[in-house]
Amino acid sequence: MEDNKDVTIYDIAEKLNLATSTISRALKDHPTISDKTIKKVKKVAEEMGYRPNTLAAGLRGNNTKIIGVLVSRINRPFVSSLISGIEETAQKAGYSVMITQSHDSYTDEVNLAEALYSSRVCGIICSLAMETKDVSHFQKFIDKNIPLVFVDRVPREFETYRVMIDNYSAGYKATKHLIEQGCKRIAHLTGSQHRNTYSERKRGYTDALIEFNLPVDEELIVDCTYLTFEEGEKASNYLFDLASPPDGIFSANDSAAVGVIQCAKKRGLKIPQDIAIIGFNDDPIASIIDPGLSTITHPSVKMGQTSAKKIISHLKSSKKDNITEITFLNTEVVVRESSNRHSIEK
Amino acid sequence: MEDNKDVTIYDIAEKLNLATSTISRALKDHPTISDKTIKKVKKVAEEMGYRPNTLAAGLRGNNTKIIGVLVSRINRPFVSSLISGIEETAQKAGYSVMITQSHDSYTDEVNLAEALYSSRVCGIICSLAMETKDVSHFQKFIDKNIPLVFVDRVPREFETYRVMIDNYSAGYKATKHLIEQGCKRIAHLTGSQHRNTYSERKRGYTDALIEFNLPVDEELIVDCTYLTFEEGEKASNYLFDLASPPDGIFSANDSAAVGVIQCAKKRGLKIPQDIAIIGFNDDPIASIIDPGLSTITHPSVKMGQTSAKKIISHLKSSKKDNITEITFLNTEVVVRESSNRHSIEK
DNA sequence: TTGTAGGCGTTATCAT
DNA sequence: ATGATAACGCCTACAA
Repeated sequence: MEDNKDVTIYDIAEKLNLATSTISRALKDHPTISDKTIKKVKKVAEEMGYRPNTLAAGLRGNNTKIIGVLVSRINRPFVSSLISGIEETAQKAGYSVMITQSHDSYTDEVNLAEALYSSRVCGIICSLAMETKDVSHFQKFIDKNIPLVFVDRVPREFETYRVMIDNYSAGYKATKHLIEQGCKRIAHLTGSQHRNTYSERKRGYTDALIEFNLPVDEELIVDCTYLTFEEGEKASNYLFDLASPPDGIFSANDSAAVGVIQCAKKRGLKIPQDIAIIGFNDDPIASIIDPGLSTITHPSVKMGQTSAKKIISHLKSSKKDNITEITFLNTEVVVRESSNRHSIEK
Repeated sequence: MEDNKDVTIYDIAEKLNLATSTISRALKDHPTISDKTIKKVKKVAEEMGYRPNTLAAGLRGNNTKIIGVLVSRINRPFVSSLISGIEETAQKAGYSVMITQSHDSYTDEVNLAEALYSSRVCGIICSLAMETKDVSHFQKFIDKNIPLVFVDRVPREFETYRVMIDNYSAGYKATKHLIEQGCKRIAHLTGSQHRNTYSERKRGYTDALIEFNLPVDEELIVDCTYLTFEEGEKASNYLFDLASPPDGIFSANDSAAVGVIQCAKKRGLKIPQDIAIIGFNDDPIASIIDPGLSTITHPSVKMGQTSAKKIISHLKSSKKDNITEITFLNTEVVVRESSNRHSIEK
């Protein structure tokens, strides 16, 4: 099994008695090449089975058309949709996507950033690992003017693109919704506090309570670090066992909220009458579980598309300035049975 | 904002008054380089902020260490877990992963295969688009001895690696399980028939019925092409409206099975007494929905890992033969409430 | 309109 | 133990 050598522009040039530069230009419809030549070249290239070597082109032009993506884990609904959006947009614009997952480990993230840099990605999109506090490992992208987009889990301060939702107002909206349903004691399941996604949601929660003259009770705020289904169950067991249990729960994600629902059902609590619940993300489960889980939409695909567009347009523009630009995408409250006390017809 | 030029081995060589070849070797701990030099080189490289250019290395060595992945869509539980497994294994072995999605379109698949080839991936892992019947667009990988792994949705015939589950026996097991629960009229929701994943599951279903002397009734077999939640609902509405409705349903995936459950619940049917249900994949929803959905495990992460390993070990081995190797991973029946008639304590 | 030539950063080969 | 050099495939000034 011989590895048939690749056909190169040199082979085509030889066959047609032309210079490699002519071939190179003909293949990209360069205006100074005659139509006749272009046609001829393309035909022969096709016949010979020529496939451009993007590596060589990248090396030469210092421009790879590869977008690097660095996320915590791929197999989560939000993240896989995010990536899907990135890939879709990239593909349309002729870019490739290289993905890596940090598994929420800071050291992995540092190494992967290095690896992506070594691959000479033309841009990088990152959603930070849970562990990450310091983001100086991304500085070299800035220095080299490689566009960097932080998405969703973004650092507090960094001179670059950020694509996110307004977590504060989303947290506020979620809480306000529960208040409007008549809840007086609202608990909150939150995630790791140094990730500002969660601290902002919590701030929105607190401010909504204050605004509506409800007390902020620390015993109703449960820190869940990863906000898994199990953590949701555990947290709600704790909450329901309190001397004065909550009548509403705002969970900072849907997985944990589903844990809450299951727990409440096991205990025979009526949803939403005894306990109204709202989650965050609008994962597929939210509309499938019974009762349907009210939640906040998290425009994952769109965030991916937007991030990719930022990279691409940055590369196209000639400005070579450092850019700090924050894009907020809209979120909405989706009301389903888990919190809808007004139409109790169910 | 000047784009600081990259530091190259040439820069290091100059600084240390050594040859580039020495630097190159020192950086990879080549045995013929003195320890002293190695240390010195590495130290200076570090100081100067040297980052290897894998593109250049790839061009030179004709070896990119990039695994190309071509799937239908990323944002599905099975696929995202598959990719996660691939990425994890690749990363450990020092490979990168480039992902693309065909959105189940044949022409996109063809173009993406081309694009991956142009990126000179060192191997490719593909789960075919629903539409794809002819796979000759993958021939060039074989010709060039670039390892190719088809995973899950594989072609019927092709001289290459295939990683899959035994869909026939899985379909058989699922059906047998329902029979053991006492079902006499078992319906089946199946997907596109030219994808042998589905035709095999169906064959297993049919054979199980035959083996247990149950009639195979064509009106109980519903073709759902994409097997979405909505298709599941629609199909079950049809089935429940039959003069002689089924008492068991085997859906070829979980999404559609969830549609069945919701539909049955809406109609006030008792699960599993009136209608026992089993799905396929063991998606996260299966354990979350109420009643829990019985299903067949589909070892997605492991399939990804296995596929990546096939690529990597092929590249390491020196055999240059064309290889036809089919790896079957095990599946299991997971019994949950949706089909468990024996312990009705719920 | 087409050709010439040099270089992108690395590594393998063949010296020294 | 280290050096010099060519080559990987492509692109782009510059020249003709």
